[in-house]
Amino acid sequence: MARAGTTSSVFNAIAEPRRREIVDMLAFGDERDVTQLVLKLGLPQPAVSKHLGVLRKVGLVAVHKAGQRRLYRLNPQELKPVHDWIQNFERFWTDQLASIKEAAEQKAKQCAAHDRAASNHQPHSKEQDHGH
Amino acid sequence: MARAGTTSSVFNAIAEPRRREIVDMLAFGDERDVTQLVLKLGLPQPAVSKHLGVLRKVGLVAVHKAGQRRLYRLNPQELKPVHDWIQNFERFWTDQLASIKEAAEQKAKQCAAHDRAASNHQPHSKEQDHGH
DNA sequence: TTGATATATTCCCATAACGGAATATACTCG
DNA sequence: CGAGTATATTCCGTTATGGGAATATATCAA
Repeated sequence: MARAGTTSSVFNAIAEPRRREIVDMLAFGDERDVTQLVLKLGLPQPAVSKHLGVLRKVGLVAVHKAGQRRLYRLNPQELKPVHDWIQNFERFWTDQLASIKEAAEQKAKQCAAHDRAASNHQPHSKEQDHGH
Repeated sequence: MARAGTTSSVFNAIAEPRRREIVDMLAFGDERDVTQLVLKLGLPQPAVSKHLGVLRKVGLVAVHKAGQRRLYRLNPQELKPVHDWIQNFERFWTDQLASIKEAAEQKAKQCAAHDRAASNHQPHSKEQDHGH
């Protein structure tokens, strides 16, 4: 089995930094035409059109014609699965208690490892917990 | 330029569903050895080890030896860039006003499209600028 | 119509993915 | 030591990428 295609999921689509830049540029709800994106990205126009094609296929952006321009707009709800997934880990950097607990558990493990490694040395009490 | 490597960023690393599953399995702070992950994922052991190698390279997981086992643990802080990025779009599904506004704008566009499609019926003035 | 502008599509190529299969390494036990 | 278990690494083949270059399509303008 080869690598999953960029259009196989939103996660794959946004793995590419240029495509995240495009998404960022549409984050204010503004519509932008391709030329504007080309100028901001500094990429050749065909490359930008191809990235937009990927974003279109996963539903992250929508287009509509306006004269000879194509106006792209963000479809933010398609980003929700990413949000929902990452949200499961938010506590690790949001919840003080959780992170303190994490750190404590980790320190406990490291100390255990140290003790084991240093058990042929002098078992000095290194338990100076600086707190916070 | 070819596709960016899976270890080029956390975004690329978590684009792969199996790797997200691994991350999920470590989300509770437990350490797991490779065999446990193999059993849960239903993948051959070498495949799992390779995925773990990717996660290691981007710093998403850390290992430490315990006898002949390798215990893997999550490094949640490495997920923060993803969280920070996606957070910029949270308002779209959190803020009621914003989503209502979005829906309204979209409906307006659809109506415009309808009007245009139906304009071969009655020659209506097509220059109805909705002023958005 | 002809020409110019805006965007998409196609072909090419170097790169690298992912899983399969086989093998290598590391540690434990007897 | 050798056998067995746990994990990592290497080689392979299929697949798809992303940009470059050239071209196709669509729309406007004169």
